[in-house]
Amino acid sequence: MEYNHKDIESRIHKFWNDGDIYKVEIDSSRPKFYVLDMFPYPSGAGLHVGHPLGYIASDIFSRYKRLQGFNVLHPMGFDAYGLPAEQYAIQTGQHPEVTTRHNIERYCSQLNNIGFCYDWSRSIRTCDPGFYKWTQWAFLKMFNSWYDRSADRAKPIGELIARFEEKGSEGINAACSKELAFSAGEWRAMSDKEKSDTLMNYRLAYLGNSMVNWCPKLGTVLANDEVSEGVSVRGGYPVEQKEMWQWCLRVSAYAERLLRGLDNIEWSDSLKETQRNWIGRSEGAEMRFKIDGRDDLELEIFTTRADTVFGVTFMVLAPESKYVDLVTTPEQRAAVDEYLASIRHRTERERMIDKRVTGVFSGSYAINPLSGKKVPVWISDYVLAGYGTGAIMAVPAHDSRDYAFARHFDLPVIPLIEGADVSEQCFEAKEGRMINSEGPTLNLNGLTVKEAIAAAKKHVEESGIGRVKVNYRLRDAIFSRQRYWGEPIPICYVDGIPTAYDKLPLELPEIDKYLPTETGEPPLGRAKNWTTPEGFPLELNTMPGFAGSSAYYLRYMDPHNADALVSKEANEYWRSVDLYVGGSEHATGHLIYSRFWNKFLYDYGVIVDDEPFRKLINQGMIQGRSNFVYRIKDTNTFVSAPLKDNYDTTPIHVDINIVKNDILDTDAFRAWRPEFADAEFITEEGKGYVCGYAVEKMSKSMFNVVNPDDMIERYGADTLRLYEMFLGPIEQSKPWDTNGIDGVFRFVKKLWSLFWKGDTLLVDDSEPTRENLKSLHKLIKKVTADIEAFSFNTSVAAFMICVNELASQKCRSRAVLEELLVVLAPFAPHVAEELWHNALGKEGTICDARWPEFSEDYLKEDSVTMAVSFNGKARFNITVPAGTANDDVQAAALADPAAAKWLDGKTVRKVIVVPGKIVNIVVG
RNA sequence: GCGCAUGUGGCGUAAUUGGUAGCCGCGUUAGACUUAGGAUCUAAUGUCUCAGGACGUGGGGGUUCGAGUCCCUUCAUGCGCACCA
Repeated sequence: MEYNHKDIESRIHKFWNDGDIYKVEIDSSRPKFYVLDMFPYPSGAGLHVGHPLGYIASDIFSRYKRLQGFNVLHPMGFDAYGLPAEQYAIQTGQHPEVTTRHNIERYCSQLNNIGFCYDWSRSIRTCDPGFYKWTQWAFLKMFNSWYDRSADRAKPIGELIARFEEKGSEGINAACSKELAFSAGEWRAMSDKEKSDTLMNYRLAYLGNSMVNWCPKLGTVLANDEVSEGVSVRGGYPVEQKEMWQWCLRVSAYAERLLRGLDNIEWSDSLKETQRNWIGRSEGAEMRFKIDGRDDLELEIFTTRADTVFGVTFMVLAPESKYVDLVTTPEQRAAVDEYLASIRHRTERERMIDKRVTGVFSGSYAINPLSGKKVPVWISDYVLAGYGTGAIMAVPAHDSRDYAFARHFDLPVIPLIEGADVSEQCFEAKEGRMINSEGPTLNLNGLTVKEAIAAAKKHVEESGIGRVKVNYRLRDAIFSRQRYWGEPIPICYVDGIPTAYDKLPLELPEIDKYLPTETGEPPLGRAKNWTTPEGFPLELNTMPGFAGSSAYYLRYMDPHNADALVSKEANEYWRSVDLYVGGSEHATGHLIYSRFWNKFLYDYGVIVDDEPFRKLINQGMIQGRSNFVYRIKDTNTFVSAPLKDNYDTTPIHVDINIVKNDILDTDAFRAWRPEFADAEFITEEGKGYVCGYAVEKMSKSMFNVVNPDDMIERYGADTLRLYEMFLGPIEQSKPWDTNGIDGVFRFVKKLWSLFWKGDTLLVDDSEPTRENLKSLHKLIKKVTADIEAFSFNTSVAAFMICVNELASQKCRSRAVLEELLVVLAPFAPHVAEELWHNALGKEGTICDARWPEFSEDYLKEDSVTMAVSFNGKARFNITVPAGTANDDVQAAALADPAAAKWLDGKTVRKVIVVPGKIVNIVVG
């Protein structure tokens, strides 16, 4: 029998399917293991060879765990809502559901070709009403919740209402948009609308009026993680800041828990660091500064450097700050208005790029609460409205931005740290001793910066001029999108009051066109009868992309449950994801939202683990490797890469399918496109045309896309799987290069020929030799350790070595080959399964075999070879029987003839023997 | 600017975690075979070399009998955050 991957793979796929080999059920007699891939958005382009990298790794791990006796949950589904299908619908009128279904079918077939062990019966799609019912359900649960900071958990909004009824806002420590204070009487006197507005201030899913990222080109708002450098991540369209009423999730309430949770999960340091940055915790103090001559008005500011308060020489307000109007004096009104107008037309992007110092004096003065000094209040856009209180105390001596502002407007600079020279630049280091820091109630002089920060914070709190405060950069997530292809938000408006609509699922209605209405309402405004049965209008916005992906891992545990997101039983068995594999581009999006969503459900006891993903592996991106030809300008003559610098050339992308090892198939090139039909080539004497190459994103336009289907057609799925792993460490990004795949293909064929020579079966029941067992157990040891460490590239190398050794040993032993196949099965499941049946005559599937234990006995050496060095230089080897005592090793080394040369005329000072490793002889 | 990674042959990478740097594969070179292939096999392949060796893990310094690995410093690349007070 020849190795014929096509026959084998189609037969094995049928065998797996017919036998429901990968169906998983709760089985309390076995330990569980949950391996999850980040589910894909099914794009129209299909999978390229880079996409399955992480899937292959997780599949290997799943199969390995199963062989070890774990009950492994390894599902796959589709993140089906998204912009591309909707953009396509706008252009063609094709319903996004149709596009999405087609794309999913294509994805499924491509994934199945690779031979993953998914339990497809548990598959989910975020656009199925049976799935998004639970997305909507969670949203309503958030709508009906507030965050009690004292208990540090979410609680039903009903409890908050009951407390308002009883005592008003007194004693409530809640996460909220703004601090409110009212009595029980005031609460009771409120109208329904006023009560609704008040509660919005506390709900975890709330309608808020805030500055949002508005993308006019996409016609929707975007979350912070969907915007990068002032343009949309999808499409790269400009994004503006705009104040709009939007549904938001109070993610900020969970900032501290999201931060702390990172300490208990196995994620890479860089990813944790990215999340820590994104959450952006800073400890400081909020302080109030009185405005001179205005008893009714205080500025509240946030600072992390309370110790520098004696160096405040001015105050600055963000242009959007609510204080601006209040502090502007009549004399300054015109100047302030002019300034506000001048910055209003500047976009966020322009403000980021152009860091000109601008600002205007408000006319008012604030009084430093510690020194009593009067300082001017300015307005400038270098202060952000969205962070802290939108107002700062400026300490130019020790903050570079304040320093630049002070120099530009010629404001005083007071150094506060001994020896700091602030004549040319500010002094930002947090070291040294304080000077100039004495006021009527507090003296910081002589303290170190660290001591001063602590002392100042303590004083601020005790004297009542402010309080210690922790601020986070993490913003609440904007949760509405003015788009069609997303989950409807289950809210209706009863007399204008947003009210939960709890007949779920609230299904996405049909509309005639996937565009905003003529009156500028979102596409759902086109839906007929988009009201509750009672006639109340339903919300027109839909949910963002991250909604459906925030709890999908829970649904796989119990995907067909109509009564709950996940049953108690299923959740208590599967708990949370033990291994999650996916790209690091989700660090500040999906991976934050999921953790938030999970913690919220945890607060209500819906689930039992407070972190969704115990261990996370970020697979690297596989880039394309593009090839270029070099056309001499204004000709149809192409010059080989080594010679191109002698000519004035233009590089042109060339289809990598007509290039092999960077050598161009010139005939194929002429046939590729009509304009190249009469192309001429200049090459080095006697050599082919050499193409240049570059590592770029894999994309059609660069002609560098490699389709896994083509690879499987030519080499088989096992070779593709092995090769993707062989490419390098899983976390690293690397270019795809089809050239190397032949080596792996050769290995698979070599493996096959261990079992078959033509139609002759080579396997027999002979006793394994010691050599056979040593080769095998070396492999088992290596691969077991590698899989645990997620180091698959070195495993593939180990397979190659083992198969080479067994081949040269002419190993025929069934016992050895059987274990070899089991170890190989996670990597190359088709060929392993095939040989398991047809060469070894085994019943059932290799997936149910037992992972072999390795035995150190077989790995022991009879003798040990050690390197001997003199003063760490120049070496020779000595070989001694295993287990030789150190003194005997020394003696053997010193008696070796090669040692004589080095010892001649010198004395031995020291001999170092490390058992089994090396000997160094120090001579002098 | 702050933070996190990563620097090893022509290329992808490996190194039992401080013990003979370059495993495995690609590519290249030479040879064998031939049903002339995108096939298979064998051998060589870090650099220099006066053929004894010398030099080699981005650069410089240090610890050590011994450093790719640990420490200091510096350079380069990638990623994240960034007028966050």
